[in-house]
Amino acid sequence: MKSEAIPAILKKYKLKVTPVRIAVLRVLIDSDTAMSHADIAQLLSDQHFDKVTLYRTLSHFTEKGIVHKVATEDRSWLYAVLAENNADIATDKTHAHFICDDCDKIFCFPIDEGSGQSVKSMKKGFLVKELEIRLHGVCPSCQ
Amino acid sequence: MKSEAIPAILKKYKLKVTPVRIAVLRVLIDSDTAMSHADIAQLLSDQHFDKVTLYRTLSHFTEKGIVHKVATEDRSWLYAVLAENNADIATDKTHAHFICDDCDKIFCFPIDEGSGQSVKSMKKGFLVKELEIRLHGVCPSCQ
DNA sequence: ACGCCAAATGCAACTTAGTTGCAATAGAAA
DNA sequence: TTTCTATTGCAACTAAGTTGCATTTGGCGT
Ligand SMILES: [Mn+2]
Ligand SMILES: [Mn+2]
Ligand SMILES: [Zn+2]
Ligand SMILES: [Zn+2]
Repeated sequence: MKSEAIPAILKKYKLKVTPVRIAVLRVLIDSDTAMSHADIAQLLSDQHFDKVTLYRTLSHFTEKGIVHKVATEDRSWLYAVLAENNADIATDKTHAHFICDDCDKIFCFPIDEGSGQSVKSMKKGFLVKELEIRLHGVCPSCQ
Repeated sequence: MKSEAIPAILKKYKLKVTPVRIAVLRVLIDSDTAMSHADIAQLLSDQHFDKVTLYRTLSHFTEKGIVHKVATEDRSWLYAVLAENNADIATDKTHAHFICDDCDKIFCFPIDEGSGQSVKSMKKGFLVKELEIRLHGVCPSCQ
């Protein structure tokens, strides 16, 4: 992704263009997996952004729909950009998360519309609005 | 469920029969939704069990497979008995979780074997071992 | 029934991801 | 350039869950 594209995304979502936002969004766009606050802080440690600023940046991105977050098994959050902000990563409103039980990385996958439908109409009286599929297993790098 | 059945379940899983274990397992079996540590502590507050003991009880139950736990959106765990320990609640290794966005309750549902299969074989190179489906929406009581 | 011992319990201190309040700073619109 | 509001940095805080350790107890062998 061209570096001038990142300020353009921030402007599109009515967010002020600041150094921390540019840096965090670039990191997320360049990653092929979902990332934690700690992952991002580690990668950007030379720029010594405050941890609270990073948390708030991730919250803003999530509220605006630039990224989405996934709860992990160890009580933390992972963040990944949504498809429209990175053509390389295929994500969508309804998609699957593959969780590698070896390296704990989480990958976002698209799923075809139909595959969720059978599940959605399963139980009478429950109004289903969104569907998330979680796959546990071993990722390619860990096999 | 008959009250003498609970010690029998504990014995079946090679756990010593203690007051806290009987109480916690009864609460979980009687519940129609998954419960948090705080939920359980609240219900058993008159018996003033230590909070660490409750945490360890839930860990033991999970390790033995009497219950399973589900990560919530707010960094906590919910616990629910597995099917074999309560015929009234239908759960299985592969099943769905319905999360009510109003009351935050989580319900366990069985899913038919087939519905997951299409998803499992989706991405080349990823070895899928387990499947969890999460449905977000509104439960019957909240509509 | 009695004694033994590993397992279970209670308590205090600790860990850690994430939050809150507030004063100082800096985008960006005018 | 000025102004105003959103953003940032820092310190203190919250809350779920964990760890260490001394005390107690369930269940087994006798
Ligand atoms: Mn995703
Ligand atoms: Mn379940
Ligand atoms: Zn892996
Ligand atoms: Zn509800």
